[in-house]
Amino acid sequence: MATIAEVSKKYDISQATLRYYEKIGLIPPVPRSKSGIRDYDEKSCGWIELMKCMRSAGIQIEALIEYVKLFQEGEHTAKARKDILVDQRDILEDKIKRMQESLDKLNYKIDRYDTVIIPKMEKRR
Amino acid sequence: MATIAEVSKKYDISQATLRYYEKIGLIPPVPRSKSGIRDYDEKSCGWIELMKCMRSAGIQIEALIEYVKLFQEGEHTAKARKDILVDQRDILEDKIKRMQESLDKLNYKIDRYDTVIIPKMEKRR
DNA sequence: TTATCAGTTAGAGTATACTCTAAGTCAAGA
DNA sequence: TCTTGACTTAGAGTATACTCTAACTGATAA
Repeated sequence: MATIAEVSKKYDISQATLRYYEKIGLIPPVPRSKSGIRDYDEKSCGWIELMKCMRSAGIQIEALIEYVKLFQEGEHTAKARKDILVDQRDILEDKIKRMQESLDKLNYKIDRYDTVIIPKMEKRR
Repeated sequence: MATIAEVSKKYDISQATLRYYEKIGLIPPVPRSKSGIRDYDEKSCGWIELMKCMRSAGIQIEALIEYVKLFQEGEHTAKARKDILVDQRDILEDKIKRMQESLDKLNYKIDRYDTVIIPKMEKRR
């Protein structure tokens, strides 16, 4: 049981973003005190942790919202939920592959600056 | 020497995006025919290829524009250019690491659907 | 010569994902 | 009681990266 301030600090996500995530359904509704103030429990924190991880990997909010929606509809949506995860896994694998290619290209270019371009420039002085 | 239509097709980048990239300086100015029509040469195509790769890895346009700007200022900017590449390489490495973590988490969850959640649900029928 | 078609521009519009603002509520300490 | 400070909401604003629109030009085929 934690306040929005505590959760915001713990996960380094702004309070505005935490409210936004709840509003759009990226996480299920957070329990509230009698006066309407958010009181995050274990489950809510688990969702936040998951979404922080997924979002930091660039997984689209849209797909994650669908996942949460299905989750709240109950057990019988398990297969559909798994399908979403598989789709996103494939997309992510692809992205990582492309990024690895760019990383290789960057490293190649950096090496050329070190071994060719900068030495040549220095010699000319 | 190629038209914008050919280059657009070759790299699967819309003509609008090619013009946009040139306008904001993500690629150096493309040679023009006497009537002002773009006539892409080897160099221009090389820049497009590079930027397609960098952008598909999510490298910020801002940093790439700075790189192109320095490149056009001449040889003496080599060190500054290399610094940009190194910064972006470090950012990219970090991103790949985070994405790999998310990928692992996704695969773990998918496995749980296959081995626990879905079988449990099927048994209950 | 006229229409068609690919090209040109500036600038407005869109999608995604926040981020901020204004106006208000509620509980606790001075 | 008053004020302070953390919380609430709806809705407007922002950043990034395109994407589209309108209006125009210039070369070529009928």
